[in-house]
Amino acid sequence: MRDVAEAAGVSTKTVSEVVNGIGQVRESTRRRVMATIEELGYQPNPAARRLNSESTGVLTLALPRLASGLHAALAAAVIEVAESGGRVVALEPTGGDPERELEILRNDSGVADGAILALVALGEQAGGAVAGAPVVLLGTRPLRLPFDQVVADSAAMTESAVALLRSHGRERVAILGTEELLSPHLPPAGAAGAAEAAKAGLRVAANALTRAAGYAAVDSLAAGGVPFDGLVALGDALAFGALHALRDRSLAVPADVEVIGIGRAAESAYSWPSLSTVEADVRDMAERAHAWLLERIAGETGPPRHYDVPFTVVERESTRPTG
Amino acid sequence: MRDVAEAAGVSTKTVSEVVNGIGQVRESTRRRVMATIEELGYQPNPAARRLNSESTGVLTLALPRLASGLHAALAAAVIEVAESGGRVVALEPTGGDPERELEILRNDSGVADGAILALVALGEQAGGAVAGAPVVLLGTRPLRLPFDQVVADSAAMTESAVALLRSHGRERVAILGTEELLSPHLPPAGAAGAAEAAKAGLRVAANALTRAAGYAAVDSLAAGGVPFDGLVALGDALAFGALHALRDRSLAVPADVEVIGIGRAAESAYSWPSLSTVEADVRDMAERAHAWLLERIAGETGPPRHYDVPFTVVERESTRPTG
DNA sequence: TTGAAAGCGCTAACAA
DNA sequence: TTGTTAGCGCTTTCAA
Repeated sequence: MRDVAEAAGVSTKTVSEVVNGIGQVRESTRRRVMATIEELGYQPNPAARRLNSESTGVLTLALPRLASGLHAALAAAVIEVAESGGRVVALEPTGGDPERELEILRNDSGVADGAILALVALGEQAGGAVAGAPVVLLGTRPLRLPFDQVVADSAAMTESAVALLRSHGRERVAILGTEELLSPHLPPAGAAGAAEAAKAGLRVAANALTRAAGYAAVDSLAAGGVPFDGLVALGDALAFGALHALRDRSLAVPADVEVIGIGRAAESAYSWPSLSTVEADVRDMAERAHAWLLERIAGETGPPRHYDVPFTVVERESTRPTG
Repeated sequence: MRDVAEAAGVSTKTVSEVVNGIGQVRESTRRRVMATIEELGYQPNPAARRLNSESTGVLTLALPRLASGLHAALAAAVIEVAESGGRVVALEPTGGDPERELEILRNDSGVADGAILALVALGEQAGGAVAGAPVVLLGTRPLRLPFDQVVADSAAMTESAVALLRSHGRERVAILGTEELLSPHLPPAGAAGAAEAAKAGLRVAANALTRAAGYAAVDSLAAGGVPFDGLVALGDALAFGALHALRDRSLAVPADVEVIGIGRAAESAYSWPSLSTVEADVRDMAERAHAWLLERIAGETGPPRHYDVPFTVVERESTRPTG
């Protein structure tokens, strides 16, 4: 920058102002400086720039893993949004490890101005942890935590899915998820009544959010003799595993069992049969989370906010009423 | 840091040395400083640290998109490797846009010390561009470009796939890919002979690396009346589209047509039928690319290097010989 | 083995 | 409208 200033015959301050497009610089001066910058191929040093501002220009995006259509889409959206704001996104696959999630929360590395964090392992017990930098949470259900939260409400999405299957005349709709995801759908402890008990039998817990777990869970459900004619899978991976299991058990989709996933379109359109889904608006999530994070970084101190992401039901072959 | 120095009764230099584990510091002093650091919860400011070193600690990883199992896996691997080296990875989905690829090559943003770049749109014409920072290329075939290249050789992988199908007695193996990917498999222009001509009919060009394009290409191949009993799809997305198309055309897999993809395991195991694949060692790619990039950043100036990534053939249902 | 002090490249008061 | 100058938090000579 000094070189530029000297070559253009101005002070570094003027160069700085031109580069940042601030201050009152005479047009002729600006042009001269611009030309010199061009000529010398000058590029501002981001580190130096940040030394003053106390900020690094880096946002952390922490997700359990990238090998999930939903998360990949989310990551792409966040990156795009952040980039248009001139910020760099450091992706951090946590693998669903609570330790890693805590590290992000505390901003152990210290390299980020703030983080967008999809909490999976950590629940409300994370409340004890003190965030080392502003944090916005991404989740599938609201948590009682002192952070802004952008929620693609799994319970509400599941309800829509169930409602769709019911409208197709399916009475015995099983719900497949992990324990955690399932909890909002379980009848309250001690609830009486045969209907409730029967429903409970249709809640299938997979031990992970993977295709293999989805396969295993549905396989044993089918083996168990509890009849079902509808299946809602909380996650694409589970849904694909489920489709596979149903096929191996010679249960036709959608004739015998209609299947719908809570997840992501792109993944689903080319399975066989193509999978109906309930999809959250990923772009909207990214924008909201990003906007809130920037506000917090800028010093906003209001109470934790909460945003429900809109979603859509997309019908494909797996729920197309036969006939 | 000044605070720590004062509190510990030493100079900032000593603190700096302790933090970085360099220099000759007496054990007792080191301990005292460590304790003070702990006590004050001091964290070094990365921006300031970089001011001296002229480096930003950021590596760019540019991939066409994240919504591909292979690329997601690659990204995860690179991030992990880079992180263990204390560096942050800025992910840059280029969407296969040549403009974006050029920007990365030139390091327009100036925020990265170097880039790992999966070139898709830009070919050898990129040779004219001057890299703004060290670059390592990731690709499916070697390019005549003055950059280090880590290549998961699509041609070699395809040959292995074809060999497998042949060993199952399949004589008419179609190859599905984009024009670009297909080019190494086309008979040389003007080659004579009926055999060659027939082979040419079994090269199917999809107009994009998507499931939809794979579907369309295989659909019209099947419609075209050219018989085939084996199919190699250059990419998971194409393979899934192909499976779908074959099903719709009532061609049984693997009985009528054996199918194998060049791609990524995780995606493939739960399709139906599960897809056999030829898989490059993603972790190996990441490590090699990262290592070379760091060497270049450190000033290594040798001639462009070239590394062939090892790969494995994984058999699943789609190529299991019937019987 | 340690300290003092000079920058790294930039921004921002304060002056002119 | 522009220049001077003092830092931002750290690393690193040069001395002690």
